[in-house]
Amino acid sequence: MGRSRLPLELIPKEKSRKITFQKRTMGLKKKTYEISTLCGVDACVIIYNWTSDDRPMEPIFWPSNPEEVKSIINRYKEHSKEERGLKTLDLSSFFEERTKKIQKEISKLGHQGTDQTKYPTWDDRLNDLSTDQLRELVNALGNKLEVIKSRVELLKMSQALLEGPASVNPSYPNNAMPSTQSLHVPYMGAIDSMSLVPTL
Amino acid sequence: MGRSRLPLELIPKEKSRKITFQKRTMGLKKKTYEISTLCGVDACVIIYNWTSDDRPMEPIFWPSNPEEVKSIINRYKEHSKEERGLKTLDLSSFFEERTKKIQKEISKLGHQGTDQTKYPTWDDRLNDLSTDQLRELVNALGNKLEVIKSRVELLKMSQALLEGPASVNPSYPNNAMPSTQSLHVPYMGAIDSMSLVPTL
DNA sequence: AGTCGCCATATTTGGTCTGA
DNA sequence: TCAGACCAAATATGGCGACT
Repeated sequence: MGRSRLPLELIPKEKSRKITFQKRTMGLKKKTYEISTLCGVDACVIIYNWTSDDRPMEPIFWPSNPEEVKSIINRYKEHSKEERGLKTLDLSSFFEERTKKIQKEISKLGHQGTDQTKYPTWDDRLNDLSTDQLRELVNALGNKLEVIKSRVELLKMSQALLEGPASVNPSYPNNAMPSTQSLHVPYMGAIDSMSLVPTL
Repeated sequence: MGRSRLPLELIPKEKSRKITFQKRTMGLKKKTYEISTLCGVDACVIIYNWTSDDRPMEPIFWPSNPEEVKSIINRYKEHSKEERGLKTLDLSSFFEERTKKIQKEISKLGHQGTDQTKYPTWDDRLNDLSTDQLRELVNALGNKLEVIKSRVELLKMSQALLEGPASVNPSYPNNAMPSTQSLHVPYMGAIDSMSLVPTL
């Protein structure tokens, strides 16, 4: 009885784990409250639990006012942003480099697509879209890619029909368009593999 | 001696406060670590201290990896955002309706793109991407669209060259591909107007 | 299943002491 | 002064049982 020594690993029994979670959640919130009042500092905790069927749940947090939490995490983000800028490579420059590479790929096609001003590599408006809007947009873009792909297929077919069995695109003799992989787009692999954007 | 009862208010003595802060910060981090491992949940703490001269200091946080912290606070933000949007229209049903519409549009093309199983309209993995990852992905998709567009241009040109001045695509006599607009993709207008995805 | 209390013990931590 | 180490009171919290 009393209390056995706790091994620091996932509590196996679902039930005990749940109870422990509740108790410790309370404790954690209390501690956070205490340090913030005793020491006059800003602090917050965020805890994510999972329902039994493994789907995400509402976050639990302190302070109870979401606005306060947001203000603190915003400060955190700002800070980490500054940090990163000092370090080696921040996101924007990462993008710049990546898109430069892409632009190069495009210019290899030898077309008008190389006009930098006409096709900006990044639009700040993207920063203002909500996460949901972004998801939606990704999905939409994926769908649009499908449509375009259909059209390319059509064109290839009719062209092949006219040209005979020769390769369709002189710029890409083996019919190997610059693939997603060659563009080095992070996370793109996942998207490709789920055939949202089937390879051309 | 021993320990006097602690009044839950700002500790007046600078020195004691500092000591207490250090001790309790350690405790808080430890507790956070414990709840996350014992219960298998994601959790983070962020604490902001102030230097003696009232200027902000580096945040103290757990997990020690800033990326993990970011991922958790991103999820937090997403959630609070969803909350707000939940009011009138359920998101998923909204998506369903939209993608259904798109599928209809695609099927109008009368091509192989209508294979539902081959081209899923929504992949749940999108739900797990952070906001930054989503932005990146949108940008990447936009760029990929450009590349593809270039290729379409190329094909159109070569085809037109072979066929003469006649319309390029028999399916679309006036050379009017289904535009973004006709797909009724929300926010797509903004993207188009910023010529990230110039009209075909 | 979920919640509450209880209680024995584990842990935390304010204050103090000690040694550079 | 500035860390640590130490100590004992104060807390936190596993496990259990009763109740719902």
